[in-house]
Amino acid sequence: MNYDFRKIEAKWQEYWAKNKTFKASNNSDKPKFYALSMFPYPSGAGLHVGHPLGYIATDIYSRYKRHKGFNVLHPMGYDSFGLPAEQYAIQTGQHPAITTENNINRYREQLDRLGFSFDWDREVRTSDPKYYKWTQWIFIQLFNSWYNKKSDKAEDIETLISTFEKEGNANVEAACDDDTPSFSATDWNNFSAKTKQELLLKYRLTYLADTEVNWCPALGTVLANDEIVNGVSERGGYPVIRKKMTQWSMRITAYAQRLLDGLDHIDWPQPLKDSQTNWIGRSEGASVKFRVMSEKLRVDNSELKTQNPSLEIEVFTTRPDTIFGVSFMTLAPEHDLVAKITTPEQKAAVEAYVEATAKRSERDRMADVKTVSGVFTGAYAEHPFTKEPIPIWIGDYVLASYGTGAVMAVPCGDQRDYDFAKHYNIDIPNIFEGVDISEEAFADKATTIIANSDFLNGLSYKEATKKAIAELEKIGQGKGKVNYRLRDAVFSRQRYWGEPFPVYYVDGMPQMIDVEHLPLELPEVEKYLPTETGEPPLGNATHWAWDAKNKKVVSNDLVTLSARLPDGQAVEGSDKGDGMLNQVQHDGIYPLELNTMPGWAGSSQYFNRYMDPRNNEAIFSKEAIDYWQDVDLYIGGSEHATGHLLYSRFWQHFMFDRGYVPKAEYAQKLINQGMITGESAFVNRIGFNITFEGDDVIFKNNIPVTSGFGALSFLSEDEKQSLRLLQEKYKFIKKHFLSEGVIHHFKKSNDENEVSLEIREKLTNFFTKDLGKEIEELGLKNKVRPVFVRIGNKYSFYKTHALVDFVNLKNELDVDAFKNWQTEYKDAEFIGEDDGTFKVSREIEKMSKSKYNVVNPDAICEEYGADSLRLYEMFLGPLEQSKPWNTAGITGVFSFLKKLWKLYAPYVDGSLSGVEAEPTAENLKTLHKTIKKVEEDIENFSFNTSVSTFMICVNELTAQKCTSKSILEPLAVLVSPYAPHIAEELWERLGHSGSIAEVPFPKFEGKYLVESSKEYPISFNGKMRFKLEFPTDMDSKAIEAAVLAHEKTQEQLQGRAPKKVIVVPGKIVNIVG
RNA sequence: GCCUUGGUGGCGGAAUUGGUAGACGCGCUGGAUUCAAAAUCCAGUGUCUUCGGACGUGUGGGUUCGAUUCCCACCCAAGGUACCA
Repeated sequence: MNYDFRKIEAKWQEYWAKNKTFKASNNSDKPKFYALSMFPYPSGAGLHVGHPLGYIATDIYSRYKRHKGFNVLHPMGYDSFGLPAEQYAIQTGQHPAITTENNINRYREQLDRLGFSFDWDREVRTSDPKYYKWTQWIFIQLFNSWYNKKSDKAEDIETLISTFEKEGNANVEAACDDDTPSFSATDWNNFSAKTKQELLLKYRLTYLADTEVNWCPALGTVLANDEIVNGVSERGGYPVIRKKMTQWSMRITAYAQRLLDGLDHIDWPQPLKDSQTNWIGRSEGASVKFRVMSEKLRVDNSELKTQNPSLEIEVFTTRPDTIFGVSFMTLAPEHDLVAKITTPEQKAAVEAYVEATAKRSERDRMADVKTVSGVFTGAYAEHPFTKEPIPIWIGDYVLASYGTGAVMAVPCGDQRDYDFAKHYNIDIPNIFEGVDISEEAFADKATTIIANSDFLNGLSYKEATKKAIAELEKIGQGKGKVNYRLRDAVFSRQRYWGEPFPVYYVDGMPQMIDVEHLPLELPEVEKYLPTETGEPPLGNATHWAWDAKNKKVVSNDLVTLSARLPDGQAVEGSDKGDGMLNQVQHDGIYPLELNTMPGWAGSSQYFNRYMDPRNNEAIFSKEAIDYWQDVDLYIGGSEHATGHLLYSRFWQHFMFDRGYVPKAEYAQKLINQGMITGESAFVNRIGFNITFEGDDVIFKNNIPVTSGFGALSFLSEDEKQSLRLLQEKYKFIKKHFLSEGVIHHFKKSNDENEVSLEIREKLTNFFTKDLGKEIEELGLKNKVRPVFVRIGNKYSFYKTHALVDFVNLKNELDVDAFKNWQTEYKDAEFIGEDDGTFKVSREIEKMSKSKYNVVNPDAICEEYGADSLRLYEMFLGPLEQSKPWNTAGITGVFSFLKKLWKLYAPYVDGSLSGVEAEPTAENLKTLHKTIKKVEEDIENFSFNTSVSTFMICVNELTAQKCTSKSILEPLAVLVSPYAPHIAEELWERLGHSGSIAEVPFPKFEGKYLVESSKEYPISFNGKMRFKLEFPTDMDSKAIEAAVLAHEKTQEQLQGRAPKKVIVVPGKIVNIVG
């Protein structure tokens, strides 16, 4: 009986679903294990073979843990809010909810075919109101919390209010806005309700702030940094301006230190930890203020004279110990002060430099360390201690976005400052004892002894730093500071398809909707674009106002006059036109927030929601969170390193502080699965231009290399114009593709040679067909002849993606399929190989629909089955590494499964006659070797090697003709996490009823592996030359004697006396000589 | 530039604490079976070779009886990035 994977897989998938085999219970005597894969965004393209890689790994581990006696939670869901559905909605008008639903159904179908042990009863969707109710709930908790630096945790905002009432904010140490004023208890108690709200916003963990965004007026939307190219929008090339917008922010900076410290307690990949560490970017040092020397300022700068007699430049430095080495300052060209301090003489140069800098990208400025550039502003700052003037420069090596956007330059201690000073002939004072700085800067803190520095002389880096900070504090021009690169996270998005904020505005001040009225559901809108007045898409909703009395969403028309959104906008229908709306009548009805939450909102607590996903009373019950605690194993892509994985840790810390969860870190172990890359196929064109003989063509070695269009003087203007049109039409050889072998000739010979001449002839023949015909139609057949001209002095190649499905294993293209694929290729022509085939070139790229290199798992399941696909994905290589997909290789694991099936033949077809065979010592050795290796592999997440182990095991048992049930039964369990369908089927055929899922994992017994002899490799100077077999209990001395006495040894030594003999018992013998 | 990861046959990869380099699979070659193909089975398959053997894990050094593995310097590729003061 053959291995009918289609039947078997359908049968068991149905069985698992019907019997809820993988349903996890929230109470059990078994130890718990929570295995989680990052949930996907359900895109319209469906799953490709790269997606399930991590899911398969998590599934194998989950199934293994079930065999090991754990109560396993292995859920799956969808991160279903997101931009693609919204963009599709903008294009087609279809509601994103519908698109999303369709995509989810498709994903579910695909996932079901792969035989995962998900507990589907716990599925969550971030766009489901029942789910985002709790995302809104967390937002409210954050709003109602502040960060107390004394207790080093988040606390209820009420504790802050009561402190304010008693003693004002003088003794409060909190994470808050920089511009928070100080006030007494009396002040506080006399403040208006609105002022109180404004002040509290400066402390809340989520707060409204004016944030600069990239606003594109033409598109009416905010753009991400990577949507902007050279200052204009990537789409359409419209101008982009920096615009302040009132947006919600998350005070993640309050947690900077704890997020950093927490990394020491979790088993996450080091590169990921590094990337979070760098993102948080902690540096210790001092903030120092330098006064700008006013007498050097522009005399007619009235603003400075009147308002800013003591203009200051604040810098952050990690080396306050080197303060006496400062010989200039550098401001970022974008720095606010630049325009104010620049002297008239320097104005032109500075402005030109600022303009030039604006055109460079930050990446560009950052990567280019070789060119030194900058301009002197003409202004001077005053050294805080020596009172000496310090020239102020601007330079693009200083970035405005970090620290204060200004640097105190210490050329003797910093290489960049050093290079800058050398380049512009600025003084380089040496403040290090016994160090030569004539060639380069000296940046070694460990061996630093400060000199020429007044009160710092003779001190080490540490001592001097401490002392310098103390002195700066004394004169009020600086203080010790820990600087973080991490910024508070903007939490507002001007989009439709996201969580609505549970927020309405009374007189511009945000109010939270009470939890019992959640969820606040997304309103329906006519169109998903921003409004004409530039409001987010929710501004299109007609029913988007909050009736605070009746606690429901009502029509915008009812909004009171005094109700304002925070940036002063009134909601549509409020006081437009005559302004006669009746305020009294509509009292208590307020505009709702028009922004929605960002993509990471829904994914920041989903792992906890899975613990109790149907709970409508709480985000999860206490029992559920107390039982499951945290995620034991989390598998997902490394691209989420600083997005999802940092923000979710922040929320978890917050939830921990407020006592909702028992663990501050939610995932003990995390693994980044590597990407599966695709092998793209390219058809190639070569870049020729055409011109016409009689034209001023220059020939070089018989090949035309340049073209013009001036010498066809014998033609009329009309005829010339027609030829120009033809030239344009045939520009490059657009529809003429060259096989890889043909291209290869050109690539090999960028200079002229006979090969390319021959091919050129071929090309000409192609053209004369089409082009010749057109020339004939113009009546110019006898006047001109087309000539092909190389562009520039090298051949240029153009490649176009071809759908990989059209290419066979020998890289041969199905030309007809390609022609029918897209209309533009319909009449394309192909210059093939000598044997008539047409070959494509191949390149490894990220698997993506746009690169036409995706491989669909459905097709693989259809042809080889899910078990083959699962095994093959694991067999490809180490889980964490990226590796190319090659469908051809799957036959290896497929035939393994067939061999496995055959091994069980006596049980499968019931042909076993007589008494069942006892296992032989050989059988047992093979089995236990396999148990040991597979168990170790799973524990180490080395799934690729266990597939090899299975193959070896089946090869050996087949050779041994093993039919023993006591071997085949445990083998089925071993295989079951990897290839669950076939394992279930074999288990049943072995005579068991019920699922194999919870059968105990076989126990390894070392006694079956004990050997009586060992084949020793005998090496000479480390090179293995031959092998000799000795009993395992033979001692080193005896082995040495036996080896030396052996004739092969003598042969190797050729009469030399061995200098040394190393015998490692059980391992190796090495003879030196 | 910096950070991270990686570099082993034609390809994916294996080698667990420094101990037989290339397991396992693909591909390829030859053979069996077949009218033929697919499928299946058997044998071979790192390179060079004077058929004794020699060489071989990105390059160059080093440590060691012994290095894919440890150390130093460098080259290349991929991903990330913030010249972070």
